[in-house]
Amino acid sequence: MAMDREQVLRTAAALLARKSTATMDEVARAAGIGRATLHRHFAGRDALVRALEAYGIREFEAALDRARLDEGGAGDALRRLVAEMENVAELLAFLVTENQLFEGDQVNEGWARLDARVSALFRRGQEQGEFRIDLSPVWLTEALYGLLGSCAWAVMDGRVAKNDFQYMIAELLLGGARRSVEK
Amino acid sequence: MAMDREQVLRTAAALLARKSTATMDEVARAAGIGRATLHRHFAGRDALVRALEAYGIREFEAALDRARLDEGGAGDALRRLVAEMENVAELLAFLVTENQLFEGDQVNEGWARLDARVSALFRRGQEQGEFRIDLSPVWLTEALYGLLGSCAWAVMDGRVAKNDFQYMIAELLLGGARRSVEK
DNA sequence: ACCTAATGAGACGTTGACGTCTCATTCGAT
DNA sequence: ATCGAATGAGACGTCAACGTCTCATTAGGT
Repeated sequence: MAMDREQVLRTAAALLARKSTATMDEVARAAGIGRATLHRHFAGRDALVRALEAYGIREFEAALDRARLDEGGAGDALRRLVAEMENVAELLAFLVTENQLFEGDQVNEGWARLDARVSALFRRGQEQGEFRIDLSPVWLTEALYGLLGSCAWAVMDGRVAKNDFQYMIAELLLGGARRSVEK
Repeated sequence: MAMDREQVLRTAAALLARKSTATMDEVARAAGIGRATLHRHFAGRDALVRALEAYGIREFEAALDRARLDEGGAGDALRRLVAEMENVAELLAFLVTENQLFEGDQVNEGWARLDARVSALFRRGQEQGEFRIDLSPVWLTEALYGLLGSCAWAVMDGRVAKNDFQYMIAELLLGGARRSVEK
């Protein structure tokens, strides 16, 4: 009888990632609960999206913690981050395209904190001579988000194997498509 | 008095790329025409989106033609492609997220043709030893789309300078973030 | 077994965008 | 200058999703 709020958020995230215009009724049925119950826990669609945002930020932050970006080489740290973010990628792809979250004056400050942590990793890689300096940390951060979203979508559509997720993103982001002169 | 259909499509693309849920009324006003006139030329919202899809495919195809992907090194061809696609990036970013276009049984076959042309470029690069072979052409194609969209967004938000658009995408996609062993 | 709180199903009114229509106005060709 | 076609503004009905409410049912603790 007790509604598992966490579980509802996860189901909603999975559904909305595929169909961002899904109805409250569809969200409720996907979660196996009634529409009334959904409304009892999330005042409305806005509240649901906000809750998903908070959930996504929380999960993203947890992934950052687990990846221990300060330890070891920046490249390896990035690989760990990609691995830890695989499960959040779909949700983040949805949230990023939900411009409703970024137009009001009530923009969740969590995003800035997350961006800063990711950017710091790229900056560290540059300062330690591991990453090139002609690509700004801000752009590398955006590129990481973009690749995570693209790959999540490609996996959902069956164009990329789920097992290749981490490798495809990390390798492309680190080494690019060009063959290295030296291995 | 004559409505410039092409111009309307361009304005609609620019608006919908930023706010994909924009109203028909907002689209009309952005284009400087009345809502009634908009409806006279596009039977409804679906028709408008379909017209945008056709327009995007047309522009994308023209960019592919201009880039002459068969000529010269694959890396240089990719650079030309990125350059030619800069103006279509926003529209494509919108179309790709418009899942309405890809769920019915009436999926425009143009996408497959475009994907094939881009994939062929990556495959050529691999066969000629210029690109690495552990990243599939399909994934590289998806990654290109993702980076184009991310960078277009970053430019709109002012996080990346418009002048850096081509360089950031082409360099990241070709060389990655890691410093090359040899220049 | 009882009691309380939560749930599911559904009815109901509201709202916003849609699509259609009318009519006066304006553009542009002749 | 004239005439026909296209436009803008707005009114109107429709419809889907929303948010609220009620009520019977069920779950779970005591």
